[in-house]
Order: sequence, then C-alpha cells, then structure tokens
Amino acid sequence: MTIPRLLVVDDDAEVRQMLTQFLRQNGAHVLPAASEHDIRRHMETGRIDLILLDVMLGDENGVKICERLRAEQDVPIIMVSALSADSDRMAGYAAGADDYIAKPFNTDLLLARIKAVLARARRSSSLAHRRRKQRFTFAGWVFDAKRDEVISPDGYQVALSRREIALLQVFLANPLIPLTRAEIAAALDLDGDGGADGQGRALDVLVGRLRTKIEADPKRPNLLRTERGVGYVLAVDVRSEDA
Amino acid sequence: MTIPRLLVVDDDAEVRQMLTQFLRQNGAHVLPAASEHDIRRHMETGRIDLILLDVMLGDENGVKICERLRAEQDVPIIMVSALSADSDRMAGYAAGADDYIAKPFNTDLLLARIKAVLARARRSSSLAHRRRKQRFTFAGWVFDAKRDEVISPDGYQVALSRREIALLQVFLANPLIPLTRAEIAAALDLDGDGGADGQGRALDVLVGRLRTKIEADPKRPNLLRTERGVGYVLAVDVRSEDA
DNA sequence: GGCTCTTGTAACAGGGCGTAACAAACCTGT
DNA sequence: ACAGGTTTGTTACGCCCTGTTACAAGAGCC
Repeated sequence: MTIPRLLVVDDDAEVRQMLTQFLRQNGAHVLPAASEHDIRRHMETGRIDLILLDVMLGDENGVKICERLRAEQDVPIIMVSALSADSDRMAGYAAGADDYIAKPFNTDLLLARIKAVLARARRSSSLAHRRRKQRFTFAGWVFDAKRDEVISPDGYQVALSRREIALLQVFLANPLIPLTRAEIAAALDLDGDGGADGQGRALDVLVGRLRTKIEADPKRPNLLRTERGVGYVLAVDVRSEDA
Repeated sequence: MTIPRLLVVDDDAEVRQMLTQFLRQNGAHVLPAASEHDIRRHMETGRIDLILLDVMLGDENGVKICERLRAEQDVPIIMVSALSADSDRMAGYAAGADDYIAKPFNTDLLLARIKAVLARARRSSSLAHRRRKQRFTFAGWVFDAKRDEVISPDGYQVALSRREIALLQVFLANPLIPLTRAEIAAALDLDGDGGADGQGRALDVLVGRLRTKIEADPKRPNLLRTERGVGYVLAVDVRSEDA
C-alpha cells in the first residue's frame, strides 16, 4: 500500500551507501543497517517489507542472523554474499533465505529478484497485511490507516500530508517510548540527522507542522513532546483496533 | 507436512528422467511433463505445489509459459535454463518465476531451493488458486474483462475509453502494489516518462481522467492513490473470478 | 546574568502533480 | 472521401508538498 521498505544490511559503509542510493532511485524506502542490533531496532520501529542481508558482517554471522530472524518473524530475506560456492548457497537457503545472490551482482538483476520476492510475499499475504492494525485512537483523536485520515476529538477531519502521516505512524507504533532523531529519521527515510549536525532540520520542521495540526496548543505540545537532546515522544497511550 | 507434488517440465527425456528420479528419491511426488499442454493437463487433474520449468522446450518458450501460468494461477515456479546471462535471469524473474537456476546445477542446491520456495509458499498458507480472471470487483465496482465494461457500485454502467481500460487493467493486475510511472508507462506503451523529465505528462492526465470516472470524489482519490515521487497505487484489494 | 547548545518556526525555493484547454489523431456512418 | 464526434497526447499554469536556511526563543550550565 505504501512504498516498499527495505532494510539493507552490510557492514561495509561504501557498499551500504551504494545500495541505498540505487534502491532509493528505484522507488524504495531504504533503511541502512550494519548489525543485527540495527536490524532489530528497525524492526521494532516500523514495518519492514524485505531484508537484504550481507553474509559477512564483521564478527557477526549473517546465516545465523537469518536463522534467528526467520524463527521469530516472517519477513522475506535475500542474502547477499561474496561466497558463491554451492555449499554457501545451501547454507543460506537452509537458514530460511528467500533468495541468495553472489557478489558481485548486476544491480538490475538484484532489482528483479527483489521485486520477485516482494511480489510473491504480497501476492500470498495481502490478507496478512490487511490484518495490521487499521485504526488508532489516542487522546480523542482517531487515525484511520486505511484511508490515511485523521479525525480530531471534536469530529473535524484534518488533512495530513504523506510525510506527516508517515511520521504519525511511527509514533503510533511506539507510543510512550522516546524515539531518537536518528531512529525517526531512519524510519522516514530521511537522510540527514538534525540537531547536533549542521545539516538537516527537516525532522524538526516536520514535527512542527504535525504539531500545528494535531496539538490543541502547538506552543505547548501535549502529544508530541520534545525529549531534549534525544528526540521526541508520543506522550499518550494509543489504542489500536483492526479495521 | 504432506508430500510435495512437483511438476518437472523438460523436453529432454533424459534430463526429465534424471530429475524425476532424483527428486523422488528425496521424497517428492513427481509428475513429468514435456510441454505446456502437459502442464495444463496436470494442473487440471490435481494439485501442484511447484513447477520446475525448463526454459527451452523445443519450439515452446518457457518464459512465455511462465508468464501465462502466473497470470492465471498462483503456483510457485522455478525456472531452469542453460542460459545463465543476467538478461536471461531477469526475463525469468520478470515473467514471475520464483527462482531461476542455471544448468548445470548442483542437485543438492536445487533441492535446497525447492525447499526454500515450498517453505515460503506453505508459510504464507496459499489462498485459493486463482483461475483465469474475467471479472474483477473492487470497492463495489465491477469490471468485466470480457465486455470491457465497468459498472459502478450503484449499478450504473460507465463508459471507459480504451486507454482508460488498459490503465485500469494494469492496476487490477497489481492491487495494493505501488507502480512506478515507468512501469505503468511501459505497460501502456507510453513513450515519455513524466514527472521530472521534460516530456510526457500523458500518464498524469490519463490517471486524472480515469479518476473522474471512477472516484467518488476525484479531488481526494481513495482508489487510485498517488505515491509522490514514485507513481500510483490501487489502494483497495481486488477480487477476481473466472467468467 | 552571560554563554552555548538545542529546538521552534517563518520564509523560501524547487519540484511533483492535477487539470483546463488545445490540437492532433482516430472513428464511424454516410 | 467527408463531417462530426470522440479519444488521446501536449502544454501551460498554479497549487501543494517538502527540505533548507536563517534567525529567534529556550534550556541548561557556569
């Protein structure tokens, strides 16, 4: 329903960067990650449609990670590796990978395989996808994920832009827990982390805009509170129902 | 878990024989086939869990067959081919294959990939097999592919032009999946990709026209949604029946 | 109070997108 | 072939979305 969200896992920053850029140009949301810890953080923050997992992650072992992920969740995984021996491939498949690609690879072929895996996942689990929570209520507000609509406590319908909706969803998925700027930025596929860095106040501006639409008094936010030096929190609990 | 039923398609009797024997030794129920006709016969007779499809079938073309099968039914397909060029692989994936294996292959690896594909298909507890679709219903609308007719939720017949029908069909074939401008343009044989590029806003206009006919409120589309910077999605699921 | 670092926000700019209007191409029946 | 209607691509204009920048306000610390 939205743009596919890919998790690119590679400990080589250069490869990660290259892949991220290429995939973004082809219409995907890309969340870069370098370790199993990164993966889990992202999986908690937001929905992931597919993981592109490098096998050699420094001291971590991609195959093991794949096994663990597969045991816990049903997320499609494509393994990427410099090892092209049949035994390595078999290890990948045995660990539950949906596909196994040897480096160096043709980027267009990679794209084709990603699409194949995504298409298969979506074709078969469109029901499961729809079973995701569809309707959130918090502090009198109602957010309908199906129609991307927000209704204020006094019944007015409020128009949110796509970006604002995406941001709201990140918070709704993590009520009451403070999210760092980096986490939010990653979940939104925003490049620059703001704050300390010189560049990229996009997140602050975005939060501001959302506040003007859903805060009773944007000057004194009650819902989207600032955690100084850290990030933001959705300061109320959220009730979610299926559609 | 029941014994998987595989369809082995190869026009070379020797290869077919070898594969059949090997797979049977590994606990599969194998049905040999040599042509598209054979495939269809078997698909009608009984349940098939996976098709192992050779690309070169004498005068028949495996890729085309794969495309047709995929359009009609939701059966996992692994393509097998002596052609190992990236472009060949891509053609396979584009035709909807779940995996692509180049000959000669390691039989154990083949087994691993078969298991991987079967595992995923089983995990996603395949819905009913889809037959050739003649009639689509979505959000109350009915599209009859045979008569190129569209009927609105309140029973009125709506006249769509050729181009509009073609566009609608592209979306109906990919419900809930965001399609890039390029993909849609390619499917419609539209030359210029629009948006950032200088030329060719034909797609936007076409989408707009379809929206005026199909959307309750064209200003705020609920069916044909825009994915900014990417393309469009049909935002509702589609139920399709054979005529 | 000063100093510094962080956050809020107004203004701006670039680009994507919707759409009205126009013109060319395409039908269709005569 | 011709006339009238329909369909389809192009163009132009303007709105809206979104990231950037610059500056103001605030928070914390000494």
